[in-house]
Amino acid sequence: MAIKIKEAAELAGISIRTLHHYDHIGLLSPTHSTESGYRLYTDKDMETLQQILFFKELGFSLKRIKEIINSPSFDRREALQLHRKRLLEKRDQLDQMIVTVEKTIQHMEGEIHMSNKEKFEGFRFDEFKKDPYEQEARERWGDQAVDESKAKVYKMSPQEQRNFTENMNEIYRALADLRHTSPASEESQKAIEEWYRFLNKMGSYSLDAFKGLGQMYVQDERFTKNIDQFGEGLAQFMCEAMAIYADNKKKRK
Amino acid sequence: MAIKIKEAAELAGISIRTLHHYDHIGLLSPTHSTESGYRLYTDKDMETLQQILFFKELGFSLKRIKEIINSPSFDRREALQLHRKRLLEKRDQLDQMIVTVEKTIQHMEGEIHMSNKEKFEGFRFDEFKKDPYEQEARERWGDQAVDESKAKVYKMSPQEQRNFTENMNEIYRALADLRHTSPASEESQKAIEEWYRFLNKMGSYSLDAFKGLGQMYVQDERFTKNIDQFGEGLAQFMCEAMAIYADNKKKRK
DNA sequence: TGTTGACTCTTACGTTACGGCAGGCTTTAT
DNA sequence: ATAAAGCCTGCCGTAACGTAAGAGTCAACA
Repeated sequence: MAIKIKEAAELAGISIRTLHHYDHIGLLSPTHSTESGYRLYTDKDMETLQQILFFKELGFSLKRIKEIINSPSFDRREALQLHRKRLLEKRDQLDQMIVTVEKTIQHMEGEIHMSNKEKFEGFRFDEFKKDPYEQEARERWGDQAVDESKAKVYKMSPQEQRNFTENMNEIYRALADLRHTSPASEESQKAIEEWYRFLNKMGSYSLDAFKGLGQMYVQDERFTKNIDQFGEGLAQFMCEAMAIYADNKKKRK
Repeated sequence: MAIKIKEAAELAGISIRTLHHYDHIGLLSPTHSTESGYRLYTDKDMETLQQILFFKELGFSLKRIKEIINSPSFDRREALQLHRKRLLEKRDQLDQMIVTVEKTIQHMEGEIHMSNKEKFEGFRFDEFKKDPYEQEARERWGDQAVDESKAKVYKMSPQEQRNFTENMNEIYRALADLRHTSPASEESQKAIEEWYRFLNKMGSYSLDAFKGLGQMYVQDERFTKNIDQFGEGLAQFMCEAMAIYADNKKKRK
């Protein structure tokens, strides 16, 4: 009933070295072994291993897992709650880092990359300022989001505004190149994610709002026209890609 | 013009050992040193150190930082873009882990912690099902969010439903205890964050929607009544705390 | 001038979760 | 019997330092 180390490793999908390691630190020592010292893993050992791997997936350290496995009196719930807190903190840190990186990129682009514009003149920034759709946007996304978004725009320096436009256009161009491919493809979805993140720099868009925005691209021909300047059919393509993106993201949560 | 290691460390807010380490790995070797071997850091060294610490904050490895610092031809922009991608991936992983942990906690609570209920009978789950506010919710949050939320509820097993109610009540109780303190305090904000995360398990609430929901607690007396069962003034308190939470979160993004 | 105390130096082990050898048995297959 | 496959126990390397240990240096005070 007992299997040797290679089989155990293959069953669990880990390396032999890892099993050696777990034995070494006393996390999982197989119950039996041959006279010659070969490790023999029983079914029970394998069950324990599954437990270990489960907690490992949750990001627990081997030390903590050892505590959890070895003492049945150990409060798993409390451990999980605490662990959750730590994960949330880590995520906040990561979010902070991402924002800073993005800001740095924008800053660098502002100082270096300001020559080859004017290629795509449509959808310029000034039009965004005297936004004819403002009233409608207010109704759809709420006053606060709109005000917030506008405040950010007005606070930008001319340099920043140029960057903003350029960034936006770059995304449109990338999407235009993809508009004859599948909106569900990995590549399309990555491009759409860029767009989602770009919008979220301005205000806060929920996934639902994002999806709704995409529908507006098709329903309101003022939008359609503007967007299709970058390539015919782009609005339709974006609408589909945005819906798919929003649905997928929500499923995963 | 040159300073010794202790002063350099204090200026930069790092440890002496860290500077030793950076010297050791060739990341930052001070330009001068005394005959007796004391390291002497010039202003230029300190500038370089600032650069190093900046990239470190962004989560770059010292190895990468060394490449960036040492070769001016190194493409910083590309490095930043790549780094950003990695951070996004990490964040997705973390999100996954958080969801799994939360699911595990719920599952465990279902198996163990199902005795001491009935203490707080108000706001039961059945009422949530034949939700009298559904129509209103549809108008406010959009059809999709509502349908999604309801679908999740119906899919739950009875056991899960009980858990759901209990979790919700637990959060209300915690908030009720705090309702006479400041809604902006760290403690209150943590409790409100729990509430935000709880709601986001059901559907997807943007921060604006969250804030709006808080206002509804006060404006619509049907909500106010239900919530105040847990303690008078709780609805008002939650409304304030939710607004503060939403505003703070958005500032940080 | 001797001594004390603050400061500095190098060396080196500890941390996390293994990967990747090397050198040497044991088992299995031909 | 002999080769091939499988197994064993070390031991070094990784990232970014923390934490001593043992020893030399510098400035000030008696």
